[in-house]
Formats: sequence, C-alpha cells, structure tokens
Amino acid sequence: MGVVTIRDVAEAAGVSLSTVSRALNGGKNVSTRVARDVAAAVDRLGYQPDFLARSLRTRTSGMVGCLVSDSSNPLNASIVQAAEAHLREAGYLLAVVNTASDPARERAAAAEFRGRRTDGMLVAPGSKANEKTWRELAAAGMPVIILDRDPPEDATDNHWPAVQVDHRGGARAATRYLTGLGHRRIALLTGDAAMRPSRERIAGFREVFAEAGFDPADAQVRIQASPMDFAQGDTLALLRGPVGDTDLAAVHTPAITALRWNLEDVGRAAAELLLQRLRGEGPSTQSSALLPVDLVLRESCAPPRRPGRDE
Amino acid sequence: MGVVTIRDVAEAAGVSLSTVSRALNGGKNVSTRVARDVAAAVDRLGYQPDFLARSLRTRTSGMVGCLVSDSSNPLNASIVQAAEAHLREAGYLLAVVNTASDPARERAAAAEFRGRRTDGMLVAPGSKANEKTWRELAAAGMPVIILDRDPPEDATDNHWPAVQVDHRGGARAATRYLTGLGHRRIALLTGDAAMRPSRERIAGFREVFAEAGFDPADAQVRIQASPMDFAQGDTLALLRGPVGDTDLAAVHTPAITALRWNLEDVGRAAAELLLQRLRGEGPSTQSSALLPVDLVLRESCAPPRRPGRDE
DNA sequence: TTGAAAGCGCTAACAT
DNA sequence: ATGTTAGCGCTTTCAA
Repeated sequence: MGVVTIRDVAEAAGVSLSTVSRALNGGKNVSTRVARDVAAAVDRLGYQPDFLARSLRTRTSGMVGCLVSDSSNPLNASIVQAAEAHLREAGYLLAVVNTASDPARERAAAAEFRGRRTDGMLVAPGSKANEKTWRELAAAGMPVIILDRDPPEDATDNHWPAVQVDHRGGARAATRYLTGLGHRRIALLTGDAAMRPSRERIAGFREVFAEAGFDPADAQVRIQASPMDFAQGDTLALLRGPVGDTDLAAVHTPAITALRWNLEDVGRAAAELLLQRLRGEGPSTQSSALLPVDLVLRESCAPPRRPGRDE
Repeated sequence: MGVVTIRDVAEAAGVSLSTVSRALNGGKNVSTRVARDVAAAVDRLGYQPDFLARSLRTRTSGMVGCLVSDSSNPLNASIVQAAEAHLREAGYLLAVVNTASDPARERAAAAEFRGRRTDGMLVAPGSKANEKTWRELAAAGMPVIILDRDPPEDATDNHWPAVQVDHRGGARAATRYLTGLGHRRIALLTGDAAMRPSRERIAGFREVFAEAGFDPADAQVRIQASPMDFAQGDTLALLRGPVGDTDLAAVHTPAITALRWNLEDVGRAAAELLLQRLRGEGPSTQSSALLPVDLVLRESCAPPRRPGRDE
C-alpha cells in the first residue's frame, strides 16, 4: 500500500525529509532545482502523502461530519449531496452518519466525529434531546452548522450558524392560496410539531386563519409520526404534495400544487457557512441563512363545490 | 478541544501510558483496580481517544470510502444509506464522494481515499475509464467492492467482490409479462448501454423476443443519456416505472407495474462483503452477490387493443 | 535555502 | 500485570 513515504522521496531526490515537505506544501523557500528533483521522485515512486500523519501533525483532518436522521430521504439526500459537492471543492471530505433521530446515536456520532478530529459538523438533530452535546461541541471550538432545525438554546443567546427554510412563509402562501379559492376548512398534515419545520408550518397556517378572522377550529392540524406515514396509502400519499415537493407531485394526475424549496441551496449554504468558519472569518460575515419556500401552482386545487361549506 | 490526551489520563490514574492504552483497548492484562482507576480518570477528564493518532499507529483508519455518481439519486441514496448503517454497526465510518461519473473525479476520489488510508472502498464506476485505477488499488491491497457495475477486466480473471442486481432476469420477467398480455411491439427505455444495468436489461429483453421467435425489430431499445431524461415530461416520467420502482409508481393512477429490487440489500450486501475482507476472511466465504429483481404487478399494463397489432 | 531534531497521540514490542 | 521505549509519517521550529 502506501509503502512509499516522504522519507523515500527524500532519499530518491537526494535531499532531506523536511525539504521534501516544504517542496510539497508551501513550495516556498525551495530552489527550483530541488523542486524539480522532488517532483520527479514523487512521480517515479508514486508517492502519495499520508493524510493521517499530516492531520495528526497539523491538528486538522480535512474532514467534515454530517449528522442526519436518514440520508436516503430524498430531501436529506439532496441537501447532503450538495453539501458534499461544495465541501469537496474546498478540499474537505464529508462523512455522513444516519442517526434515525435516535439521541443516543446522535451522541455516539458526535463523539466519533470529535474523536476523529473533524474540522466541523453539519447537524440536523432529530429532537431537542442533545442540545447539551451541541453546546459542548461548540464550546470546545468545533464549528457546528444547524440544518433546518432549532438551534440549541443558549444562555448567552449568541446566534448559532444555521441554514433555515422559511416553512412558515410557505405555509402562509399555501393557506392563503386555498382560502383565496374559497376554502374555509383546511387540514395541515405535517410532521413532529416539536421540530422547527412543522412548528413553523403550523404557525404560518394558523396565522393566516387568524388574520382573516376565520374560525381557528377549521384550521385542522394532523401530525404524522414519520414521513413514511404519508405513504401508507394512495390517499395520504396524494397529500404529500402540499407538504413538500417531490418528483411525485409533478407527474401525478392531476399534477399536485406543492411547496418547494431548493434543497441544493440548503446544502450549499450550510457548506459555505461552515467554510467561512473554517477560514476563520469572523462574525462580520453572514452567519445564518433563511431560504425561501415557493408555492408551485399546478392542477390539484380547485374551489370548493359549495364555497365556504366544503367538507 | 481534544486537549486531554492519554498521557493526562495516565497521570490522573497514577499508571503508565501504555497501561491506559491496554485498559482502553483489549482490557486484557489489566488488574481490576487499574481498570477502575483508568475508567474514573477517563470520565473525570472527559478523555476521548484521538482516532487519528491511533490510525497512524495501527495503519487502519476505521473508514470506508464510497464512490458513487450521485448520492441524491434515490436508488443510490438507499444503497449508500444501508451500507452506512451496516458499516457503522461494525465500527466503520463511511465517507461518500459524488463523482458525477466523471473519470477524473473518480480518480481524484480514489487517490484521496487512498491517501486517507481508508480500509476499503465501495465503488460504482460511471464508465470503464478507470479500470486501471481499480486494479491498481486492488493490487495495492485495498479491498474494493463493486456496486452493480462490471468488475474491471482482469488478466488473471480472479473474481472481484461485487454486488450485482439481476437486471437481466427482471427485464425477462417484464418482457414475458407484456408479451403474455399479447404485446408484440415493445420499447425498452434505459440508460447507458455500456453500463451493466442497461446492458443486462437489453440482453434479457432481446432474449425473450428471440426465444419466442418474435421479430427482433419489434424489440425497440431507447437509450436515455441520464436518469434525468426520464423526468423531462409527464409522458416519459410515466415510463420510469418499468425501469425501476419508486414511490411514484405505486401512487400513480393507474398504479404502475414496475421492476423492483431491494436497494437496502444491495447496500447491506456490499458492506458485508467488505467486512468479510476486512476481517481477513478468505475466498472460502461468499465473494459476490446477485440480488433478484421482482416484477411488481399493478394496474398499468393491459392487453393491446388489437392483439398483436398495438401501435 | 537547507537540514537536524522534536514531537503530534497513540499502540505494540519488549522488558520487568 | 505494568512500565519503558520505539516508532507510525508527517510538519515545523530552530540552526546552520
């Protein structure tokens, strides 16, 4: 394997070990002759530097950890993929751990990432159970970016770097659209109300009812324990659309009006926020992002058959 | 950060550095008293071992690299997720790199994984361009598991560990089903014919025509340059079903008959194959897997309106 | 511009 | 059962 070390290169190039290191890294303070010889030796021997050894020395691993409940969920998958792409361009490797929202697994993963000296983390906690963990991590100097979740509550209330999605605004737009069509009794199906996305959707939904002076009892909220509940039957599956856009919504007949936000942007923004920290940029730069949610009008919504009295 | 080292623990516990190491690892050759003291010190100091340093010493990183064209593709996402879960249980961390099937990126990722001393790799090459890379990697002792792709051609023709999906069998079943309904002119839409999945589908498709003595010209193959082509319009999107099952197929009206294979099994089998190698198990154990493809009958297929003459 | 030497935190002989 | 010692491969002072 990596049997060829920097020492071999040094011998082959007829220079010292540290000179090779300099030639390989900064390239500064190295004569052109030596630079050439070293490059030749590297080529000839097929030398590949050992990141592990370098990391041990430099105290930076070039790795970023990502904690997510389920990376096969299409929403998460796109976010993670975009983050990975952006981080990779900056030279970082992304390691993803699926936690199934299990607090114990989250803690285990956080500990492992920490032990591996990751340079930062992207985390989407599945509950508020581990706020202490995130706070400790941050206190220890680990840059932690929150993904579409409530940041841990902090005594000092300094803002956590986070990428948030404007679910409230989206829910408002969708609700207004439906009330505009004449609907007065509307159900919102969404996930765990303790989590930011659902909580914000519910808030936006109710705000519109309140502002319009409609009966709040007609704004019905149904909590789905898991995203999978949506798929339990065709009927419920159809209702996925109003919650989040997927390929499904567009190709269905009728095409489903849906809320959509740019998942790639979420991942990219999170990566960028982290990179800012890693570059040591201060609080002068943007430290959080709020991404918009769009209402995509398709064919699935019509006025009620008897306006104001649809069942 | 990780300011507390094994040395601090040793001092706190009043034992030597190596004793702590032993207590932490094997736990063998350690008196219960010392074990207790060390555990107490670890707790009190909040010691977390440095994986990097350990890896440098042991020459094993506890990491596995995964090379895939696009981890946000639902098919890949599920495979990767399942592999991650299985590997994590065994104590390994999975790092995923998206290559967009770009040979240069594949090589770069392979080099980086190698430099990071990953213990193994799961790779789904996007072309045959990098066969040399995979061969070199394997020759250097890196366990490489191929995911639903052709293994690199090898002079010695020793079999590569690989997880394959029986796309041919699936295509045969689907084709027979359609011919059984009376269809005689059938189109197969699939991806890059140079890649294993499509090539096998095409083969199975044509086999059925040949065996039945139908006109091979009526077995029409259309290549889609990328999976995204399938989504370009509703019409084409509907044709996704016969190629691979997604949530979409089941909830569509009519529900779409589809070929399905277990993506979790693919990921799990790949992880297991890799773990076998990492445990040093020889060729006695299973070294490849061929997973079945099922035809899931739903409502989308009917006999032709004029049997034998459908357009 | 170069080299010698120290050491990152840990494990693994080897002694005791 | 425990301690001493020697590195893993690299970067980085510090001298020359």
